[in-house]
Parts: sequence; C-alpha cells; structure tokens
Amino acid sequence: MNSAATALQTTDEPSETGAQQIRDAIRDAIVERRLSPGTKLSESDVGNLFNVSRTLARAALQALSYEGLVSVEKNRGAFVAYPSPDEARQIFAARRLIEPGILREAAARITTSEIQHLRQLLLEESRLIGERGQTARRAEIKASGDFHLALAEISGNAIMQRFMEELVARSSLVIALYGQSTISSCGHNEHGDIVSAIEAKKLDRACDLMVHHIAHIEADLDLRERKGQGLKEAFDL
Amino acid sequence: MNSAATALQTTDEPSETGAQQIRDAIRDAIVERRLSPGTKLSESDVGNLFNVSRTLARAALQALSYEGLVSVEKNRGAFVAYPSPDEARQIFAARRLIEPGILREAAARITTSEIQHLRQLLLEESRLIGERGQTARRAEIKASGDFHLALAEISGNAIMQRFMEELVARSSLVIALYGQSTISSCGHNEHGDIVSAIEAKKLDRACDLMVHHIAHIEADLDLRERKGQGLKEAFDL
DNA sequence: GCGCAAATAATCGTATACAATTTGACCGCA
DNA sequence: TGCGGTCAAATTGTATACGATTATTTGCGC
Repeated sequence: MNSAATALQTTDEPSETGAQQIRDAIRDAIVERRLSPGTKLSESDVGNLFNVSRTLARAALQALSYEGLVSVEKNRGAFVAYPSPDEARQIFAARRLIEPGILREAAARITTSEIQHLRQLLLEESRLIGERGQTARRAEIKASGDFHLALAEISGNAIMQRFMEELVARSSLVIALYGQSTISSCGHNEHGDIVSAIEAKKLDRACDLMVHHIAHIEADLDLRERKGQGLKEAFDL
Repeated sequence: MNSAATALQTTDEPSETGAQQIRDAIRDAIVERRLSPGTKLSESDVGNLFNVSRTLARAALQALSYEGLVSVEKNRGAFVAYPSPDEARQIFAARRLIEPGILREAAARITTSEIQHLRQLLLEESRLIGERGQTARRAEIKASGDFHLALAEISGNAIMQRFMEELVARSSLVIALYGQSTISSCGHNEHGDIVSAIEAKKLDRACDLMVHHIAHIEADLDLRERKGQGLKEAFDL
C-alpha cells in the first residue's frame, strides 16, 4: 500500500451509496493537496482503501478523469493529473473568460443575505490565514476556492457552476505544481474588494478586480516545463 | 428490442477500442435526433446493440451523463436527457456568456487558412439546407453546431472547446424539445455575417452578431413546461 | 560487470455472476 | 368495480473471474 493510501482515508464508513462517495473523497484529497500530482491511483488500491470492488473504484476514477483531475492512460493506470504549463495557461484563460460573466450574473440577482454569506466566507478565510498547521493550510486552500464557487452558485446557472467547480479544482492542482509563494492570497484582500464593489453596484470595477485577481494568481506561477519532475534536472541545478 | 435499438445501429463493427466508441455513437444519435429525449437506454439493450457486456454499456451511459446528454436515475435506469425549460434557459445563458469570449480569442489568433475552413463549413451548411430528406436534415443540424465548435477549436483553448461541445450538444436536445420552426437557421445567414465581421477585424460587431445569433435561436423556442410530456395537457388543449 | 532477452509479476480491459431494488401484474376482497 | 397486497419479472448495483497488455526482474551471454 503506497503513500496514496495513507493520504486518502478520511472517514471509516467505506461504502454508503456508491461510487460518488469515493469520487468525492478522492477529489477532496486532490484539491486539498493531500495527493500530489502524478501520484498513481491503481484501481485495486483505491478499491481496497474504500473496501469496494475494482468496479466502483474504476467508476470513480473514470468520473474524475472527466473533470480533468485524474488522467487515465490506457493499460497503464490512473494518475493524479499533472497539468502541463500549457494546460495551466488554458485553465486560467478560461477563468478570465468566464468569471467576469458569472460575476455580472451574480451581481444582478444577489440578495443582501447572500452578500452576508459571502462576507462570512471572507471572514473564515482570513481567520484560516492567521492560523498555522497543515489542516489550516488545507482549509485555507479550499476556502479561497469556495469564494469563487459561491459567486457561481449565486449566479443561478447550474451549468456555469459546474464548469467553475472543475476550473477551481484544476487550478488547485496547477498552483500545487507551479505556485511559488506559499499561497496565492498575498497581502491584499482581493476577494473582499470584489464583494465591496458588488455591494456598491460598481459592476465594471468588480469585473476589473476579478480579472486582475485571476491574473495575480497566475502571475505567482512559474510556468516552466519540468520534464522528469525531479529526474536529472533536480540535481545538476 | 425497442425503438431505441433501431435508431442506434449505425455501423456493424461492434467494439473496436472500448466504451468511447459506444459513447460517441450514442452521442451522435442524440445530437442528430435519432434518439428522442426521454427514450430509455437500458444497459442490457445498449450492450446487446453493440455486442458488448453491460459493463461497457454502463460506462458509456455514465460518460454521457457527465455531459448532460443522459440522465441516470438510481435503480431506475438511463434516459436520453429531457431538459426542463429552466435548464434550457441556463444552457443558452451559458452560451451567451461564453461564446463572445471564445470569439474574441479565436479572432485574435485566426489564420487565413482557418478563415477559409470556416467558409467551407458555411458552404456545406447552406448546401444541406437546400437538400431535402432525413439524412440531409440531420447533417444540417450537426453542421450548424460545427460552426460554433470550429470557432472554439480555433480559439486554441481545449477546455473551453470541451465546454462548448457539451453546450452545443445539449442545445440540440433543447431545440428538439422546444423548437418551433423546422430549424433555427431561419432565412439569414448569421454564421456568414459573423465570419465576415471577424475577417473585417470588427470584433465588437462580431460579438454583437454572435450574441444576437444565440438570442435568435433561443427566441425560436417555446419554453413552456410540458409536464407529463403529453400527459393531461396534451388532451384538454 | 553490462546489456539484452525471456519469463514473471502487476495492472488494466472486459465479461459474467449474483444480490438488491424497482415495476408491473395478478388476485382476493370490500 | 375499485382498491390493496403479494408475488414475479425485469433492471440496476456490485463483486468476482479471466484474458490482455505493460512493467519488472531474472538469467544468460558477452
């Protein structure tokens, strides 16, 4: 049983309704970076971990591959996705393209209670930034994505929401691979500024802030090809 | 063997590489409207049709459910998706949100040969409009979507391309359900106008045309709840 | 000691088998 | 005739089994 095994086990109830449980568990593990890009996820191992047959494990991995979080190679197995620099650029290009539109939709139909909910999320987020420890770090990662997802949910379009879920999750992978600073939320409270702009009905400004926010995250990346991921390049400096 | 069976069989080579073959075949059948929304796709039937086991049939149906073309209900089976009016609105809202951005990306990096390719598609499309017969009609449906997909491909963003593939396919389902006129391509050659605008480097105009084009398609729909799909409402007029 | 080939082990691809759930029918009864 | 319940058929959910492909290791010759 490899390192992936220890990283996964979260609760002890193995199979409740089906393969979705497993899919969600693995997805969380990937997004929270308990599973590193490139980690092998063999069907047998996954099945044993959750005490289900390979059939269900396979279904879960299959599902994750549709979301771009896992790449399955024919006759070789499934691996936590290892997005190329080009893929990373495409992910952020997609976010720059989509998120302003979502923001506009969301702003148009947002209620005061939803604004309050957003502020709640922001508070939680900054609280986590203050704390230290692995679990706090993981929660922070998730929280920073949850803000964008909350906006998508407010927009009321389930399809766009699903697209955003995929993009945010894959972004987490990209940051894990190419991120330089400890975490993207550097200094400024950009999420907070966006909420303020929404509240002030300054839509154009909110969109600007959003685009720049995404650009900032991307600017923190070092998008250079890492060939063997620690092969020879790791030693000859 | 029900009506779904006759609608599916397209080639006689049953299983070549795996479940993807089946998924693609069924997807084509749905998009080309050989399969009507609501049609039951039982795992055994699909498997028998393609001479594979239920395992592969199930995988294919599962995949299609991720694309929103098939809805699987626990312990009840898989059905060709029957999008609700609200879902339909969300699909077109998503397209209005996404396609202008794709158009801008595409216009920025389009080459002369790609423009030629687009014009080729347009020619093919108008040729099909002229012809008559079921097969021509089906080809026309596919062609009208292919224009939007070609644009997405030119944009160079594989992720957005995949999103568009899903949206176009689901649009086909919506039109099959709620469309009023024989087909959306009414009179005007809106696709052609968009290409011309791109060629003339009039980006804003091209985006405007695109948004209106999508609005026109949506305007041709009669988005009213058909509850039982022909239940009581079908009789008391 | 080193490289190459063949055997071995591990893993995936697909099919089949069995259990669980749902659906529809049949039958008795008010 | 209409209603409720029990049973049977059909279909899905999950597990297991077997064949195919790929990776690894062993062993041999050099």
